[in-house]
Amino acid sequence: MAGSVNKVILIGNVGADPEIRRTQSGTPIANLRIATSETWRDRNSGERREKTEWHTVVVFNEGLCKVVEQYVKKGAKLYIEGALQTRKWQDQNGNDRYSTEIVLQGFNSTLTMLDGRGEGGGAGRGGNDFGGGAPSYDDYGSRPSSGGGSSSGGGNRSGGGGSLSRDMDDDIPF
Amino acid sequence: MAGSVNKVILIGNVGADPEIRRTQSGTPIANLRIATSETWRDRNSGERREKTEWHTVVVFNEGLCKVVEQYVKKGAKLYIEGALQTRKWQDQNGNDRYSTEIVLQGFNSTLTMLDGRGEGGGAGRGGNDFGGGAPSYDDYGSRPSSGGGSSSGGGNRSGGGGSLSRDMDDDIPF
Amino acid sequence: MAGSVNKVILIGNVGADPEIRRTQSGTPIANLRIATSETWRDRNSGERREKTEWHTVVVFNEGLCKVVEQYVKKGAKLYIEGALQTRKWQDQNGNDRYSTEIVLQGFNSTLTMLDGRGEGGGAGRGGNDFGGGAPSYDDYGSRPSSGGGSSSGGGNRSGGGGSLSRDMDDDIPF
Amino acid sequence: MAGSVNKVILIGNVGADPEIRRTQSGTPIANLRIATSETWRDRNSGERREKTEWHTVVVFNEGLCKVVEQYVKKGAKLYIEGALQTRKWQDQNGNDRYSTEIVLQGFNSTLTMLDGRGEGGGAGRGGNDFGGGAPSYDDYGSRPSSGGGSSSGGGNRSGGGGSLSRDMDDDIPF
DNA sequence: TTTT
DNA sequence: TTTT
Repeated sequence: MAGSVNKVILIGNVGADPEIRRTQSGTPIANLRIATSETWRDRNSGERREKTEWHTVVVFNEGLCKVVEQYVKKGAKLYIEGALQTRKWQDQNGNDRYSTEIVLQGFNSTLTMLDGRGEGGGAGRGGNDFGGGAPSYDDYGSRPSSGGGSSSGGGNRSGGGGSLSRDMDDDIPF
Repeated sequence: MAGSVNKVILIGNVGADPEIRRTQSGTPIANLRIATSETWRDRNSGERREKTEWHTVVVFNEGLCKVVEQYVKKGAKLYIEGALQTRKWQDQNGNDRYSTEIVLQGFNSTLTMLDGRGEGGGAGRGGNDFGGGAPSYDDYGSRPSSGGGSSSGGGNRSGGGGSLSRDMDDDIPF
Repeated sequence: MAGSVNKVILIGNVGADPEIRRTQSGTPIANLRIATSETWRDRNSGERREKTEWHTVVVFNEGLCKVVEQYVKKGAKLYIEGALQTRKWQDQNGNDRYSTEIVLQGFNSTLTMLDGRGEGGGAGRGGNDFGGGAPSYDDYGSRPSSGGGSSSGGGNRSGGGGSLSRDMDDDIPF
Repeated sequence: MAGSVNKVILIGNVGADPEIRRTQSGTPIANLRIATSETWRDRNSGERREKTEWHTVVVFNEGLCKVVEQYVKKGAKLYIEGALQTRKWQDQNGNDRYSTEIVLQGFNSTLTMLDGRGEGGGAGRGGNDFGGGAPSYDDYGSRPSSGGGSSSGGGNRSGGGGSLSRDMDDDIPF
């Protein structure tokens, strides 16, 4: 169907260290459980209430998997952007079952760590090549900035090393 | 958990006329099935492929339910903004089962029809009080615009008829 | 226009302590400057690059203003959900000028602090009634949870204290 | 800054036929003006009000530019996902001026037509290779579906033609 | 003017 | 300058 959007945005905390599986061909797939929660004050009692929602996130993208493998630990706060997918499977009695997951794959998937180094630190967080900050990985290798100036590298990530330059000179805004 | 976001954005088509149930107290609840779909060209074969995803949307909000009841028919294209919720239930064998739905309730929920009148028309689409256009309903009665000028009515929907005026005069941007 | 969406989602850091103005009627309006930034590795040189974008956020909603006033300080990391608005004004020479801002007002506006108490602490961060966590405020007073169980309070915030109960019993999913 | 998000989502109508410029190297850049609008009922007068917001969208991505060039005409309804960018420039008096635009470039940019062929039709809309539907283009050539089954093609768009298969067998959800 |  |  043309004109379709399927997008999930989550900010929440990872409930357990991620599981990384590998396909027969060696491609990694990461599974995360993420909790979001909302609090509100009960209109009648005035009490503070909280409701936690658990989400299953499946990371197919290899680059994102590496980030998950290296940096994401139980308790980490993440920004996730993916798509909903409901998978059909059979339980041991042969009954159809369905599971809905947030899939990070291909374009428009993002995973960003929101709590820079810290909150427990420990192994697996340090010694990265991200320069010490909280890693943020997007789906396509290097991420060129906008066309301010005459930066090379453009949106055409699928091609080789195309050049994109934006001529500011002839920009007459509005 | 403070600092949590749980948001789903869908644009898709309604698979069947909505079901409207009512709670014992008479509150309506609408159920929708919405299809999103992505198409791509297979890298190897070059064939065009399509994958459709079906989503269950539950509308708790009364105002949105009315819109659904009156205007949303099979085939309608909708913009939906809601939250993910996984519900636990027991099947007839007493086994735990889980269903994940997109819930439209309270703040930050939206349902907008993207195909103005048309595509089949028929009863139930005309004769509305929306002035003939595709209805868009947001969660909170009237929806005041921004404070440009000295419009009354503001964001303080919870209160009565508070006044919000934005003094443009002292706005020195940047 | 029916079927319209205008939404901005930002996660970034506050560049300076917020400014709070008040309208003649006393309604507070908060101004924030928020930085987002993206980093990438230059395709040619391999160098790490960074580009920072500054955003002006205007908070009309009273509840959100209070949160800003009490908790948001320079350096805070925020999640913001609002709408784009371009304002026309005249400079001292009488020339038309335009400024684009992210407006938080009414429904579908959110501001959430992503760095719970801490990271410097200091006055203005402690002593809140949020129970020690990072405050998150949404546009409409109390925020009822979903209809799990028979919680009272529903999406009908515009009305009084309507009741919303979801009967789980008759939920046959899928 | 690690942990940053800059995202704009618009659904609106194109105000005029797009302008396509080309850089010296021939790369196309498309400019669009998109209108979003919100309607509400005035709390005091009860009158129906409408406020239209105009957005400038700049499409750097080559693939998206082609879609714009071929299919987007005045009046078209679009879904746009991009990032905010404020550009500094000098007016004829040498004064600094700023313009904020929604930039579609690189990852996480999307442009989807929401009104399938039609509404005027004519040249430029028909005869496409999209199979007759409203074209939707995402930033990176072919767009592989999720790993249901053993579909080839995966998220690893940065590599060559890697294979991604998801073994359903060992998927024990929840 | 933030953050890494 | 769109759309309803």
